[in-house]
Parts: sequence; C-alpha cells; structure tokens
Amino acid sequence: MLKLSKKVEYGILATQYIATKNGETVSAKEIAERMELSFDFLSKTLQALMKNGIISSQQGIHGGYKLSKSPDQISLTDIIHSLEERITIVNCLSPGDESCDKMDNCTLRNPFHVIQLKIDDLFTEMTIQHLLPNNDKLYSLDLSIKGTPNG
Amino acid sequence: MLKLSKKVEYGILATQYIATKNGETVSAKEIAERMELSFDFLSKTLQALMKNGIISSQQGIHGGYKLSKSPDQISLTDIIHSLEERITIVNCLSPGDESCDKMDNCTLRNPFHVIQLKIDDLFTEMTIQHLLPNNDKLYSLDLSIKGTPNG
DNA sequence: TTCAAATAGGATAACAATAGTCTTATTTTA
DNA sequence: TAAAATAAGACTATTGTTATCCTATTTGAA
Repeated sequence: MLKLSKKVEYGILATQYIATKNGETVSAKEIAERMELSFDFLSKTLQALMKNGIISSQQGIHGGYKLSKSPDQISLTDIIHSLEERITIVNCLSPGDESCDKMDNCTLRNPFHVIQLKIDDLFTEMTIQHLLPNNDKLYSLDLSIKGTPNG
Repeated sequence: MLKLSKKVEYGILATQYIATKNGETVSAKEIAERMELSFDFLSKTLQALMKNGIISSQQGIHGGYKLSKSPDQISLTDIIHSLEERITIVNCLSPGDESCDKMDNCTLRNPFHVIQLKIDDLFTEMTIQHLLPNNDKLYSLDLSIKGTPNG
C-alpha cells in the first residue's frame, strides 16, 4: 500500500544514472549492469521515459539515451506521470473516474483530495538534481518535517 | 501505485460511520448495509481495528462496535497502522528491511525518507473528526496547498 | 553488403498482493 | 435453547505488478 512501483523506481534510478554522465549517451545495457536491474524491464521503462520527453534516444550500434532536460528540470512527478496511469490514493480522485456513485455526498473525498495534492507536491518539488551524489541542494530545499509553510 | 487499500478505505469509512453514532453500539451488519460494503471483508477490518484499540467490541445478540477514543483522537495513521504491514513508498524504509544491499551508498534513500516522513505526517494530522459530516474543523486545519484555502 | 549492437515494441507468462468468500466456533441475551 | 452477534482460520478469485520472450528496426563499421 502507498508504494512506488518498480517501474518508477527503475525510472528514477536510470534517470539519475544518466544524469551523472553529463550529456554522454548511455546504453540500457550499461545502466542495467551497473545498477543491477533487469535489462528487458529497464528497456520498457526507458522507452516510456523517452516517449514522454524526459530522455531522448539514439538507435543503432552506438546508440543509447541521454537527458532531454537538465536534472533540475526533471521532477519525480515528471517521471511518475510517464510511467503510471493511476497515481491517486483513491480512485475517485483520478480524472474521469466514475466508479463511485456516492461521490456527491461523500465526506471523505475532499479531505482525501487535500492529502492527494500535498503528496503530488512532494514529488513535484523533488528533482533529479536533488538525487545526485554529493548534492548540496537537497537539504537546502524546504524538506523539513515540522513547522514548514505547507506542512 | 501509491493507492490506499480497500481494507484501509473500509476502516476509515466504518470508523467514520461509528463516530456519527455518538457512542451507540453499531453492528457490522448495519455498517455493511448502510455503506454498501462486503460484510465479511468489513468484519475482518473491524476485528483488526478492535485488536489495535481503535474500537471496542461487544459480542452477543445485541453486540457491535463503538469507538474507544473520541474522533479527534483517532488519526488516519492509527487506522492505517492497524490494517497494513508495509506502508512505505520503498521497501528499504520499512523497519528491519534488508532487501537492498546498496543501502549504504544509495543517494535515493535519504530523499525518499524525507518524502516518507511528510506523507506520514499528512495522515497523522487528519483525524476522524475531520471526516465527519458538516465538520467545521477540516478547513481550519492547515491543509492549504499553495496559499489557496482548500486547494 | 553484411554483421553486430543498439533501441522499439507487442505478447505473454509468472508472481505477488489484494479482495472477497466460506465455514465454524464462541459469546451473549431473551 | 434459539437467535443474533463477533472471532477467526482457510480458501478462492481477481487484479496488478514484474519479468521474460520474441521479432523488427535502426545505425555504424568492417
């Protein structure tokens, strides 16, 4: 419950790995080997990230992937949205969902919506830049737990 | 991904329903019928809530359930912890987890931990009181998103 | 031209987690 | 003693996730 999928984990790990390569093209094989991930599954993930403009691909014998944007322009939400359809804590918060017929007099939906927006915010505020080794921006971001403007 | 389980949904719905009864004992049958939930599945949920001290049960012919604490003393985290084992966005944040051998030089774990703590906070701050009909406390809680009243 | 190494992508299998059902035992009151 | 309730274990069904397999296509170099 409330867990990130492997797909998203793979996506974040791979994007982070590519980011450490500073513009070099990196093959799926290299990422899979270095990060000890399943090559096939990783490939699917990379293809989805490519389709969503997070990374760009080069086919052919010396092909591979590189970032389409700088690491500080790629949020975890960007990656999550590329890889997952349903990302709400309850179905009735997903756009177009009509699975619940009690929506109108439900006293839970609004409170859940508030929580949802704040969770979305957490993943939007964090970028690949924050995940890079020796990064000094992570703890200067407003990620403290108590007494924060939004928390 | 990142979804609440039905068990937790049932738990929250049931606790909220019981709370509207102001100390009366309520049977699982009544809750199941009124909220249109599976009786068997709801029973399991209620039993777990009972074991964890959220509600108390009375067996026998006029038995049922009532809250053990006042609605504003029951947080969503209390309910979630009663009903789910693993509630972290990645496994390596669960207490005692050793599934990942790269933990020590992982640049993702700390950032994820920060997000995890903030998510935990969201569910801890919200209580059953906030979910009650005509509740006037929900929007006085600091649940604003980015300067907007309710998001 | 041909081969090797890479991405692209569909199909499907294996696995795990979630959700739901069934059955029986126990408790309590009338 | 019967009825109505909770307690709880076992089991089944369903769904979602994860992984694998296979083939096609692209590209560059020998």
